[in-house]
Amino acid sequence: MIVAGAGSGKTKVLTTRIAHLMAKGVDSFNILALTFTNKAAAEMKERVEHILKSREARNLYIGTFHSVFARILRSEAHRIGYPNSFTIYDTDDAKSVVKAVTGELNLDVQHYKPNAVYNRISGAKNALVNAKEYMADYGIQQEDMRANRPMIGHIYEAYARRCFKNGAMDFDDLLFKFYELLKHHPEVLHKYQHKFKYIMIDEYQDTNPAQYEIIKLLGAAHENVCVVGDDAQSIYSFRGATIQNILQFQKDYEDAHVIKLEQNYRCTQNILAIANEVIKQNKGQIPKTLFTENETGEKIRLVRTMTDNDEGKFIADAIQELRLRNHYVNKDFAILYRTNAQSRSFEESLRRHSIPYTIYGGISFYQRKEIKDYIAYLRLIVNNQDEEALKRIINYPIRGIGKTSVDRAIMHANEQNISMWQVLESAAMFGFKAGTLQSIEEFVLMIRSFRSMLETKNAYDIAFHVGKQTSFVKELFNDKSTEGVQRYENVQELLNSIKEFVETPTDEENGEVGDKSLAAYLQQIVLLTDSDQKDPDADTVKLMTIHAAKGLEYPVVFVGGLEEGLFPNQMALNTREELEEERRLFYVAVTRAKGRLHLTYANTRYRFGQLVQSDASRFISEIPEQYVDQSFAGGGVKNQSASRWGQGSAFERMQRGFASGSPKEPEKTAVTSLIQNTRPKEVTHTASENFTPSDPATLQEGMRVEHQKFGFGTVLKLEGSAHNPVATIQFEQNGEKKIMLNYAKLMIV
DNA sequence: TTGCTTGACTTTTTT
DNA sequence: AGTCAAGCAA
Repeated sequence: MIVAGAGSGKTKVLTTRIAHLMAKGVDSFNILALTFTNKAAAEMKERVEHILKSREARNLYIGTFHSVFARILRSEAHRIGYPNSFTIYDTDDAKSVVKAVTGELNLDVQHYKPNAVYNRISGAKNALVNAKEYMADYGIQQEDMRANRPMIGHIYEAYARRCFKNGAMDFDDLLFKFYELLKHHPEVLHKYQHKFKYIMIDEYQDTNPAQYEIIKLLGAAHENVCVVGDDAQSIYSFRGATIQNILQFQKDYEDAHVIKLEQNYRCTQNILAIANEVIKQNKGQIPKTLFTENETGEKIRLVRTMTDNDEGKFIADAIQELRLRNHYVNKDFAILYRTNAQSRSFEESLRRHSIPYTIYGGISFYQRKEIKDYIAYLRLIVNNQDEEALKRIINYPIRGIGKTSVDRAIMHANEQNISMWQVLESAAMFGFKAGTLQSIEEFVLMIRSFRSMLETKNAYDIAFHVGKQTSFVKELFNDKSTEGVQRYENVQELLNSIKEFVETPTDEENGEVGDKSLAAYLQQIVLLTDSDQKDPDADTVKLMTIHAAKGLEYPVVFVGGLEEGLFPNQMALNTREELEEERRLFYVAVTRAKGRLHLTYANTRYRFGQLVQSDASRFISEIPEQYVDQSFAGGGVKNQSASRWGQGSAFERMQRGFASGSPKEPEKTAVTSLIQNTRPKEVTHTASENFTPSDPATLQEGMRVEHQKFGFGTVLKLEGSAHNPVATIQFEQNGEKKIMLNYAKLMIV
């Protein structure tokens, strides 16, 4: 176990060890290295290759826990009842399933919020607790009772059953199911124990119990496990990571060597000093003091601004000035923050200053609607049990299979205990209306025809064909609004990425060589993160959350939003443990800086669309003044937390009023009621005595028609799909209106 | 069944 | 502020 402080060269140690093992003759097939991001994995692979100057490194199993296990599950999943081409649900899919089964259990979705329930389930899985155990566990049940949500266990069970039925695993399942596979299939365990004779794990402080148990199983045969971690940088406990894994390590592996790396090669003395000072406030740490032989460096700059926009402006100004005076380039700068929502003000100010930037995190490429829709088609083709994908596209583009029909299909599926797809395949047996039935049959035929390509065509050909055959890509193309053009470009980019996937030669030669199937592609992309797709060397200022910045370093770092309630975050002020994790987060943020560090905070900031006032973060007051340059902007450290408006001022009372979310009573003032009444009044028309509706199919552009309510008019345009024809009519009394011909009654005059 | 309006809700961090 | 789902008119 290597306990390595920030900037002490963890990754270098790991890569060197791998290279060393291989130089000593260890077969690269026998080495497994697990990281937390694909990016870290790619980097490690590259570095090993660089050291060895050979392509031998390509046989290494280096990847994230999730991607490595997913890959193994791709060839072993059938043993635990899953199709090998199982779908991986991302968080959105998973929450959607939670919501669906909650509803089916007749529980109130308002009360059993999918988000909260999903987090609960996720937590259980990360602790290797299955639904049955969840319901039987007294402690867990007490917790749920106290939260007044006693039925979460049942939701968990239904959720797990549904995922299984859909042939789908969520992120946590990739660990949980892999664990179960090893646990219950000795021959599989044996196989991988002997394959992975050397196991290495980066960022060990962020592993959860599931990962821990898996490693214990895999490593049991050879007991050659090398972990690298830093308890002071443990920042993922919210997803089940526990520091216990580090503390427990020596007990589990009796002859484990512990090596401490305490020299920092990254930061200036000043930066390291404040990092050490702040982290000292935490009680639950392995005591160690990082030192550095680097120069003293500049003092830390602490800046207070009036508003969040001013904060953004200050940073943009500072970047401009530092670039000019010190010959920094854009990529030397990083702006770090606690929450993704903070990126907006920085983004705006950088754009105003024409400083190129890259934002990491937020909505990733694959989460965009048009991409998810496209991918849903591909998912359904590969795995037609995938109900989430099916629901997403069954009526996109609109083909007249609406909510009622979908609900009915789901009901039948549940009743018959078959998949929704199977219901659609034999739709004739379930009494759909004739029109709907025809639409369903056409849909089923189309998906089947796509599916028949799976055997013979590669991922790109299939995807291209799908785009051509369905009209939704054409729809995107025809949308010439800015967003529409962007969406179309995104779809093109998706196709490019598939093409690239197909054409890149596979690195591994582990029996899965050249797995260019659609299933392989789909399983790969869902595990990609934003950081994996963006080029870190591009000459742009980088914006990201502190979590995303872990493992990275920049010559100049700005940490924004150092305010009580934001950082430390309001949600993390309940227990000492939570607060200490926030402090570790601050530690991580600070130690990203090599040369210069700026800490900024704003007096007021918009949150939730409302102006809130906040005090300086407590972390600021934990920094000894000697390291801080306060002359910069904004003013001194002392008394900054005191309100500028004084206690009980009108402003403060106003703030409290807003903040406490006083019940909104939309008083109808004269003005609002006036506005509401400005809608053009329809001129009522009494239908002619001989009014008899004509067949809408006979309608032609330019015809004169009568509408029962709107009166006489001329047909300007006929549009809409065959299922839902729409006519634009210029009425003599009521102006231009769009009329749905399926419902409105028109008489041709 | 569809498309628009309204109101509710959001923000912690991520594989 | 911005997104999303439920509710309602056509």
